[in-house]
Amino acid sequence: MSPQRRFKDSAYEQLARIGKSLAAPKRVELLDLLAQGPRTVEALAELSALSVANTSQHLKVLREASLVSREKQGLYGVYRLADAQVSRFVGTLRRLAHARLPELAEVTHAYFETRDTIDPVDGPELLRRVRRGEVTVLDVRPHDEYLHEHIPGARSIPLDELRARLGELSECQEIVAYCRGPYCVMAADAVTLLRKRGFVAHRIDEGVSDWRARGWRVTQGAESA
Amino acid sequence: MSPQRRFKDSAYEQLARIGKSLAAPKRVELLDLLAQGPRTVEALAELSALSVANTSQHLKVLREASLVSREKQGLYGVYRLADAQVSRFVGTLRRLAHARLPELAEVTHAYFETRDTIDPVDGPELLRRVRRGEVTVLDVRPHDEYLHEHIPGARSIPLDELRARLGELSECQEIVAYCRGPYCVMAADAVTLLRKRGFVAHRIDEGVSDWRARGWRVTQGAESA
DNA sequence: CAAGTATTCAATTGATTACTTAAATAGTCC
DNA sequence: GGACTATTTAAGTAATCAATTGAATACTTG
Repeated sequence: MSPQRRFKDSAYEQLARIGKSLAAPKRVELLDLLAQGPRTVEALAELSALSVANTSQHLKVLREASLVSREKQGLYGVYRLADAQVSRFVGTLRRLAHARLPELAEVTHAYFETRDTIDPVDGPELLRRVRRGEVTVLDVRPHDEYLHEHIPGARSIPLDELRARLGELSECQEIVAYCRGPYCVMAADAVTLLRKRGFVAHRIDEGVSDWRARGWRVTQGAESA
Repeated sequence: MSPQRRFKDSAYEQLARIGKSLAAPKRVELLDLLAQGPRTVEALAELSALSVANTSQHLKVLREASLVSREKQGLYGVYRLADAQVSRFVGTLRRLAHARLPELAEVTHAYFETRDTIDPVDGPELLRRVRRGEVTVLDVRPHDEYLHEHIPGARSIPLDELRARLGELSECQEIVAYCRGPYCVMAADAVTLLRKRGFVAHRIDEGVSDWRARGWRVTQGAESA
């Protein structure tokens, strides 16, 4: 075998390491979850409906492909995406899949069809409308994910607190809800609830990492008044 | 199992179809080759050092993931990338792998180390220098790949004709050679040969699809004088 | 140091995968 | 129609993979 061939084989073998990481549906889901912020193994197992041991194994694969990193914090191992480039890459994968695989469009359409339609997001325009007081942007993810990173000016009301905290929302303002991304159903559930209670509510189907990937600013930590 | 869970599972299963396509090194190589232009199965088998039957099977996988399309031309089946988005995606994969996997950088460095260093490309600047007559951009790929798509103003001299056609090149001009991409060695071989003959020669390690992905213009067909 | 907890590891299972060889299709050209 | 060609399919094999189970590791807290 020629040295050239050997070189090519080893180069493409490296590329395929990343490919292999994305070859298992659950691993892609784990990457999507980690795009919301750092998580322990147990939390990831819970969120992805995997056993803890199995989650640990998938994370090992991702770690060996350098897509995630682990930080030992005492008893816990906290995993996070190795790099913002990784979440951008997963976004690229998702857009390619949506463009090329009609089945994916069908699946998402079938699930959300009866509930709402989503409009393409224009970030700067949305922020202007927030500043003018026309719109409330609502982050319905768990609060810690909001703290990790959120759309500027968004309010945090986790989905499971929404019913109890409806009073905090003004009925005069349109509400735009978002959650983890297009395969997360929390924002859609929120919109359903809000509409039932008389609000004008819409959904953004993109998550914070998509927002960031579009080059729009995100806020970390709490909202400074 | 909840309908939510079922939805997520089927959505991520679709994403993983693309992932699985990239899980075999040879399939990534095939995509890279197809980024140079349409190819028959036999040609791809030759270029990727696979058996014809095996190549056909890999192509079937890629076709089922909608990454490539096939057009039957009489006796031949001609494969091509389904979409420019696909080659952009492979480029993204490559950049991610280079950023995250030190092994890949090592492998490429080890192979090219003794031969040349590559400078980052500034397309517009390169084209200006071509227009001023300071530089010749040399496309050393097979002529049909040049015809499919090439860097504007580039001259086509396939690597295996280069030795015989050195007379066509002016010794007063710097030569910048390119080929299929960073894992293709033709440009490096060309530079080695040219330097031995007294030329000032450099290499671009990106291919035409990377050039296009950067938003720079490419030329299809022959160069119009 | 003992009990408890979060995570990883090891061994096993059944399923999938890449590749080979050989046969089957489907088209071309005399 | 028969020989030839390019490609696909089928069958078989060895290797790899995802998931399960149960044990092992490593850290914390009393």
